[in-house]
Amino acid sequence: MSVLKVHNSYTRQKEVFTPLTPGHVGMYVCGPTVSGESHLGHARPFITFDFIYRYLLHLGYKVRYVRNITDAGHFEEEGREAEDKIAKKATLEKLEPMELVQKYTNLFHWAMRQFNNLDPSIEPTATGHIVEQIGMIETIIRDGYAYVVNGSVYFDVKKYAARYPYGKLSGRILDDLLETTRDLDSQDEKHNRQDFALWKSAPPEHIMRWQSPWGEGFPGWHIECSAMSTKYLGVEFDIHGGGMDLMFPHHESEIAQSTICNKHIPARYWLHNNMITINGKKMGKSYGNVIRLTEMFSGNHPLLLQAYSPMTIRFFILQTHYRSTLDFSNEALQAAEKGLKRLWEAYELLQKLAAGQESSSANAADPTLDDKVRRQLSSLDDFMNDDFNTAKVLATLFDLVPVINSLKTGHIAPGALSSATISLTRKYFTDYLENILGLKGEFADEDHKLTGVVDLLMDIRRDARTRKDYATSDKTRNQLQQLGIILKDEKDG
RNA sequence: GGUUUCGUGGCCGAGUGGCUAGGCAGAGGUCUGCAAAACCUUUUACAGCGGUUCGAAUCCGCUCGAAACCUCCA
Repeated sequence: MSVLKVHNSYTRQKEVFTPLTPGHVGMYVCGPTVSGESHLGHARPFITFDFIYRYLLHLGYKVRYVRNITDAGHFEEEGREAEDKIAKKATLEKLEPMELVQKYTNLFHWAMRQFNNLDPSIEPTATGHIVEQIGMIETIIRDGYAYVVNGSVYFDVKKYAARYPYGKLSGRILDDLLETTRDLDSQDEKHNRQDFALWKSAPPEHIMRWQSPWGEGFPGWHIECSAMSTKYLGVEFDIHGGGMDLMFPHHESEIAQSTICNKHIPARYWLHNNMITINGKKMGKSYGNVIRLTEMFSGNHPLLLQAYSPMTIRFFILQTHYRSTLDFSNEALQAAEKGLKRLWEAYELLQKLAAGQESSSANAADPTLDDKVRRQLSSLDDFMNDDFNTAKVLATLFDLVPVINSLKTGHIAPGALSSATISLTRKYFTDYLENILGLKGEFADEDHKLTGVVDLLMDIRRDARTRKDYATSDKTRNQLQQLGIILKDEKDG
């Protein structure tokens, strides 16, 4: 069997994955900023690192998966801005940032459950780790790589770059950055434009603030991830993940901070998922083209022709490699919906074959086919090992759909495949569809409730058909169809 | 302007030197009272121009086009 290889953004190469501690994997993924509602673009990293997490578990690793909640920073409620901050209002009238944080954290967790994402092992919050962040900043100042100005602390990128390879992850060259920065902003407290904030002094209207050695303020945008990853995964860990848009400056800054504090680049493998685009443009607040997840699920958005279920979206994302951009369109989502349905129905059929319908024979009557199926099944591991090529995995599973369906219809004779191969197919489908790709059937609960009623109507229709009363049978079928229940006549009823 | 990446058929998307990717849509057929589903068969590709090679969608160069990052951003 092949070994797992991952594309490491840091080296820009596909590398064999070797964990620092045999049998264990430490993985840190940048989580959401809970100052607003998650949109379709946010779904990508969390689904991507969910199947990566699931696959590592499948390989038998003990994984500590840390995904933070960014709940500190610049918070304001949409449409409710400046006047609120100059606070003369009563406490209950005022914007309470923690209330917003709670609301959007809850929504985020709800969305993650809809997508069937596994919970991370630890989900630390930035506000819960102010002490650790201050500690790191103090270390950086002591080592001379940060300076204090008016209660704010900035990281000295130029000094850092003199000794360490700044810009390696994002392919940036500091000199170029410096040169494009000739326009000296006189009000800027930074010595150089590239310097980034470790701690920001809070102006009076800023509603989130903590005490620090440099006065009241709040942490910079990059230090939280360094502090929390160090605390829970150590000075060096295996995988750091996130969206490609975070490479610079966020991850580059993390590397700089951790290198000073821990004398180590924090992670060995840097994995980045690509963006979801809409009409070729990245989905983002500043582009005004976001479709929120709640809107995706309800279909309530001008750009949406219909609602798309969480599993359709998950499948849509899985159909492309995580490092490629993925363009949203109704057509593509609809195709994903139908494709998933076809795949899932074949999977359910396969489960039913488990109930003993297949005439199991120890030897395959069609060794060529039997062999082909086995080869395809084992190739699934190779594709997943090749930098998590879920697109290939799904294509291979689709190749097996006609085989499964033909076992049912008899196009492939019973016994063509050995019982061992059928069992193996079942095992691989369960492993891959449910455990690794994290897909699930969507209507199980409703089905349960409706089963009795539907059975009754099917009985009536069957009687009508026996009498050749097709008017009644068609009417029954059509009305059921209007309710979204599709009947399929098969030879046996 | 700099950095990085990409340009595949009607749509979405794998594939990195020789072997039908796959899904959706379209066409024909089998089955069925009809329909649907399923199964079988099948049409439309590798931005352009050069180069390397026995052979290139795949490597190299140029041209054109697109995106992400360089400011908070998954």
